Amino acid sequence: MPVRMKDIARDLGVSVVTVSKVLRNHSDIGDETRQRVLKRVRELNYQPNLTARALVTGRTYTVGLVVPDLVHPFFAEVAKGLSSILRKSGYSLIIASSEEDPDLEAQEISRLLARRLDAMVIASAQWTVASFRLIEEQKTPYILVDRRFAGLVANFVGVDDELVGELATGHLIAAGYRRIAHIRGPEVSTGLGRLAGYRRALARRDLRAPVHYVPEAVAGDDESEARGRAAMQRLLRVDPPPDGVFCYNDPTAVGAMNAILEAGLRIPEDIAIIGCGNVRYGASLRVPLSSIDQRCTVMGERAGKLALSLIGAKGSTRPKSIILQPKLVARASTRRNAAA
Amino acid sequence: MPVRMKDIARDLGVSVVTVSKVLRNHSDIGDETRQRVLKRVRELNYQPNLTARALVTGRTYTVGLVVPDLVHPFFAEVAKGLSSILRKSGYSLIIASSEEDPDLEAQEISRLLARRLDAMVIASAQWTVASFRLIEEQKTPYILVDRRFAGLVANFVGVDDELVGELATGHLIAAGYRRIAHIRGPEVSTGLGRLAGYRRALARRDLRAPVHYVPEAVAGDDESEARGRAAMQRLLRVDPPPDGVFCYNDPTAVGAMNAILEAGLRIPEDIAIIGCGNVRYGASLRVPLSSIDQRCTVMGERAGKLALSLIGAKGSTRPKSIILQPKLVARASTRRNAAA
DNA sequence: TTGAAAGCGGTACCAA
DNA sequence: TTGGTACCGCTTTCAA
Repeated sequence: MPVRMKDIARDLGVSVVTVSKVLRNHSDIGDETRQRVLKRVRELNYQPNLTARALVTGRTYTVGLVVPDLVHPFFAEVAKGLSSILRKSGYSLIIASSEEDPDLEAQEISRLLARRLDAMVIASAQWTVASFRLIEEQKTPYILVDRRFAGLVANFVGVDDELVGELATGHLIAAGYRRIAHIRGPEVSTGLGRLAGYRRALARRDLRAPVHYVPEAVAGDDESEARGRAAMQRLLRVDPPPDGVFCYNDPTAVGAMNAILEAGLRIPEDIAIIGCGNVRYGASLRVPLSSIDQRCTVMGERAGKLALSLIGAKGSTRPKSIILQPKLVARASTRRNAAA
Repeated sequence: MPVRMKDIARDLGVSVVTVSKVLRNHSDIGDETRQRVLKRVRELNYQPNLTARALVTGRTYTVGLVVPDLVHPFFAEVAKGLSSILRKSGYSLIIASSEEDPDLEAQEISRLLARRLDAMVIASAQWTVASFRLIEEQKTPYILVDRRFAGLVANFVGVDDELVGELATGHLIAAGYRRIAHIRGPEVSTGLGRLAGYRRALARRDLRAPVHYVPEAVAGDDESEARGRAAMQRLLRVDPPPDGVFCYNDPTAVGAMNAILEAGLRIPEDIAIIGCGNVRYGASLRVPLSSIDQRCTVMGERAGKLALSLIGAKGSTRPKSIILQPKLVARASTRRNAAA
């Protein structure tokens, strides 16, 4: 039903090839012909069928993004940054959410593969690299964001998670807190890196964390607030309880914060809280939340630029790592007033 | 470079047609042949090229979603609901963000049109219906979500915005507030509807709002918090200032809340605040925020189901409106303790 | 049960 | 400068 090149060609008495060339600004078309074609194109609101074009050129002008949770502000910001870059080059973004489920993610990846995307950007919730081998087989360029894999040499855009952990923990120490706990994330690069940074910061100041000081809050999904709350409740029962807590991410920190306030304790006088991600409403929370900014929008933008360059590159290029520097954002939740 | 049917056919000494039929579970293929084909398909990790398939079937198995702002939790939730429904039927979701810019939106819509999507879901930031006429021309089924247009008969999924305004305002009145202001949104169906509901609720109780009680905060984007704050600052200078404020949406309410607290006033003792949207962290804000739940995830799900049914339908069907019932969620920001 | 031929809407190449 | 022809990877139709 939509208009085709053939229709325009017939109307004008020229060939389909001529129309095609005009639309792609080929130089070797007479000016008069060109004008006639353009006029008719406008009259009919003609839109070239990108599906057909993709079939012959092998380029779909589409990039895929796979995230664990679309509503998590962190991934939403990444998506925004990515899409803003891609749009400028005529690319569209196809988004799949894995809901933090590795199997679902694998399934979505193979569905996207069938669409012959020009590139894929993945914040993975998986534990194995099988999906990535599949992508490599198809020669689709892909970029990991946020989370990376030990055994996988791949393009990557993210922060230095160990530094994240160090910054957060170091900040608590500098603010005078000593019994510092860490509500840790899942055993992926982000969770492990932040945990390592936490340990390193403590070690550097000769502080130790009792084993109960590192409860786990499984990551990033809808329920991370609930999990943060539960983890904090466990911490409050430890003797002595911590006086400062570094949380894996902001949603977890929000949950932990609520648990503390519900227990009748004060933030930051009794317990300080710092999160990670610096999400949009962090400054408006019950106690404005200190956090480590991961520059998520920039992360998306850099991933977008990298994707475009990979698509443009002829052969396979050496995988590139872009590591952004995290930044401390101190707010009231760690601001102990002269106490300590 | 990826495996094609032709490769499998050649390897097995059968025709491409046979392979194609096996993959689509056609009944008229011998069992032995079928098994051989499936085996080879597995061995090679064959993925049918959906681009090619789309060209001949006219079905892309892709739905487009256009939103003003991906990071706005409201639209993120809609996207999530939509994608969860589509995934189950093998559809993918292509997302475009208009950044609240009508021109950008029009441009994105026409780009999506070129991709021959099976359906589109749009939360529009436009003022005119030109884009929708274009979509209709191409016979692509489309659904408006959240915002609708006066002069446009189209499929729609959203809430009853007038009821939203009435619920919010009525709740403030019932809680004992009398000088009720409304920080209004843009002049689109949502903003106008909520404003009308606000007026109607006041009228019903014989209350009137001075003209200065209805400042505008332009909607939904990154800056709505800043705009909410600015609008609230204006309200604080009115004499007498309002004692209750119904805000167009939650981000605006967060801004207003911050302005009130910064001015040294208390919520809800001096001024009550109610928003709309019931976003994820509303309960964890400086003062837990009362809001009107718009059931955004459900909105996305219903839009998804409607999209699938439109795609399945043969001819054009009569446009359908799905109106969800908004629900009051009362929290501390409107809970005046025995006062009034 | 199987497959040859045509064609979906474009683009690439080369000859006119 | 213009256009004929082949073909991208798959499905559809119809004959064998």
